[in-house]
Amino acid sequence: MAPLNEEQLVQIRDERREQIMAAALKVFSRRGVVGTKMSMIVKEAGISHGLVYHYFKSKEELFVTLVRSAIDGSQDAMLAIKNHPGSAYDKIRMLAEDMLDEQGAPYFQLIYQARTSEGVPEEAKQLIYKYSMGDYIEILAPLFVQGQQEGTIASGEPGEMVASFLTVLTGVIMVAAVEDQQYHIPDIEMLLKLITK
Amino acid sequence: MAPLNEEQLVQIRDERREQIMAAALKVFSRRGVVGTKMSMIVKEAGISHGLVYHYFKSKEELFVTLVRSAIDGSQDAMLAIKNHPGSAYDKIRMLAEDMLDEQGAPYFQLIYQARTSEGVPEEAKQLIYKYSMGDYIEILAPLFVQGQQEGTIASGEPGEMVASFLTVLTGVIMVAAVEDQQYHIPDIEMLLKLITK
Amino acid sequence: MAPLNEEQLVQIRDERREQIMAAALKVFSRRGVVGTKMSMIVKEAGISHGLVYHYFKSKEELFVTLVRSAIDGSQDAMLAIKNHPGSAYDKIRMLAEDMLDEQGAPYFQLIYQARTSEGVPEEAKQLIYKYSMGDYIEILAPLFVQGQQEGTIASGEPGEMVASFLTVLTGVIMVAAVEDQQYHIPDIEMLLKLITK
Amino acid sequence: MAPLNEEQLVQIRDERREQIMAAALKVFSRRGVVGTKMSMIVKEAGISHGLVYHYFKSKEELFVTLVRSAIDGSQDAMLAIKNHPGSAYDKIRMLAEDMLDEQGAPYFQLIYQARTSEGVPEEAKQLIYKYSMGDYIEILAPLFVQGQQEGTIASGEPGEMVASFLTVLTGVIMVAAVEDQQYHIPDIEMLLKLITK
DNA sequence: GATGAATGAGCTTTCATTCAT
DNA sequence: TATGAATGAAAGCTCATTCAT
Repeated sequence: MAPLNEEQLVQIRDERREQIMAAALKVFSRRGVVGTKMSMIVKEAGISHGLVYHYFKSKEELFVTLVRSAIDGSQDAMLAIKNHPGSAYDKIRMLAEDMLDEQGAPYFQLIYQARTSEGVPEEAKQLIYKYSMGDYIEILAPLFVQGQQEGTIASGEPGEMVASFLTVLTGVIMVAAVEDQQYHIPDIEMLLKLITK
Repeated sequence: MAPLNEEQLVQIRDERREQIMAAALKVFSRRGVVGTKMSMIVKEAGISHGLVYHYFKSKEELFVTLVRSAIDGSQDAMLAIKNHPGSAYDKIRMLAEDMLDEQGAPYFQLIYQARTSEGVPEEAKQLIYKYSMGDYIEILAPLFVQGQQEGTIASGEPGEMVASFLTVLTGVIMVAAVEDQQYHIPDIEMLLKLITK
Repeated sequence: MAPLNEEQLVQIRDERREQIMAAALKVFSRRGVVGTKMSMIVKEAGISHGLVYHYFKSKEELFVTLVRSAIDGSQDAMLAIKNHPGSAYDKIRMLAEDMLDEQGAPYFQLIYQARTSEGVPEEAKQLIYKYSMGDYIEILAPLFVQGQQEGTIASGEPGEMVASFLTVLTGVIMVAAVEDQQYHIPDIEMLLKLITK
Repeated sequence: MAPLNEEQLVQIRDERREQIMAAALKVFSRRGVVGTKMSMIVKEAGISHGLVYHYFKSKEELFVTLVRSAIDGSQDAMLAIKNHPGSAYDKIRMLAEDMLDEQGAPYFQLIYQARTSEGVPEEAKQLIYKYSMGDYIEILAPLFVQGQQEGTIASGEPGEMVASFLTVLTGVIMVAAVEDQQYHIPDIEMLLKLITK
């Protein structure tokens, strides 16, 4: 007799929104904006076409929302690293691991897709330009300096080293996204050789 | 106006074909198959829509042709490396340089796109599966073994090292393709640290 | 909470029905059938989407119900005029006033929309064809004749005059429905000049 | 052998554009923006869906283009009237005739639709607000004053009379657009009684 | 060989309608 | 009775491909 109460509705809405975003992240991160058809997201989420538009105004808005959330997520991850105990080397290693694992990878893939794709709205590009890579460098550079002082990180201009390291990590993540036996993801130890003495 | 003779026609045909392929390579390598519109290729090549279809049956065929040519090109490059004088380390370095430079990069990007993209015809996937990465490993593995014996390459299972190294190189190439200031391409010296002692 | 008794339920039902019809009339009369979205009616009525379908089978049925009610209303108005004391001219003037005022206008707009719109079900078209304009002419024609005899109405074929007059009135009502400063509704005196000596 | 030359292409493009605009005017003016489906325009013009988008970016842009052209056309018509010899009464009569005839009517219907419809972009609304009715009043008001001096036009505030007269004409045009036997378009003589002594 | 107007399959998006609560 | 999340048919729009010239 009674309709659902406010609390239940909010819960349903949140769940559904998460469900759609999770499905969309999965598809977008692999295929990019143009390569992703709404039907793929819809199928992945197990819902109808129309429902996506109940929660997101357009494919574009859905993508931008994901990018924004990816940036937020990566910033949280970085704060966690910063406050974590351990040597500079440990922290850098931890960050690299976070980037490469199943949780982190899609976000970096998404950011890469955002930079690559045609259909990406300027808004998303701006967001990425301002927040994504820049923040990483800002946090990592001091860690690199510290590592150099601690004798674990190779000498060299820290900013450049960080940028190079992130570029390699991003590249590996992108390639790793391809479900293909032939690309082999290097382990952390190997990747860390890039920046250690 | 005198009609063109046979030879001239053949020449025009070949030139046009090259022109279209060059344009298509440029676009496909950055945007992938779905991300590339025929109009982009047409604009890049400075020709009409119709003309592409005089030379290639479809967008798909054009892409497959490029993949085939990319594979041929990379095989040539590898033979050149093989026959080049110098230490194993020198050869590996040279190969890495070739992959990363303006000439080589588009081919690897294309192969990556072929693996990634949805719209890629099975034919192209087969081609790549058989020839591309496998060949590299086949040639590089002995070089890695030799390098280990010469004391320049780090110890470890050679096949795995080669695959990892190629994965990193491919990743860097893909990321480098994005026209974006923030991704910073590491120099060869840094990348070689991945596999050296 | 005590359950509502039969009488209360009936009352709620009637009120809700009226509420929906009033909202629908407001929107349909301005925007027509295709131009009206259920969400507009729902918003105007301040109820939920689902509730409309408790009272009306479809958007179509809701519209037809309104048309029927409009016709009923206009017939009542005409009987009132007929039985009203006064000269033919007075009666005609009164009718014109009734048509133009806030009460009457929506009905005429609705009838106009029914004639215009694509999405109008055949049933509504039939209703209108049979009852709406014809009735007016049937009642007004004798009044015009009487007015001509009384020397207030200009000479001319009465049927045609009535039809022309009604066309003008309908047109003015339709244009007046547009919330726009630039359309200026003429006053009754001016409009009556169309048919007076 | 040779492709079409520039001149021929321009001609084809112009013709096609006109053809689409004529078809769209016909449909839009009767049905409004929402009521008009692209398939209707396409069918009326006898072309394919895609072709419309070769010439107009969207349904919206097509509509705005028509509105703009309607405004231009009506301004031309008014200049012609202004420069025409004859009494003020003659000129007003001529303008009214122009508005009502088959040529002029669709334009006024279009402008009416633009004011009514939901889907009309702000751009079109602005255009109309600035140019359409205002211009008419600007030109007609002096004619009314002149007519009052010449003793043909009834006394009264000229601006208001003009606005009222135009409202009636627009209303008649809208109603006349309905293909319905029951609405009867009054003749010019009758309509002019609205404003004459 | 070369052009670009024209086509139409397929994708994105809207909105009347349904249904679990 | 009342709600609004969910559905899906149909509309708008894109783009690979064709074809008259």
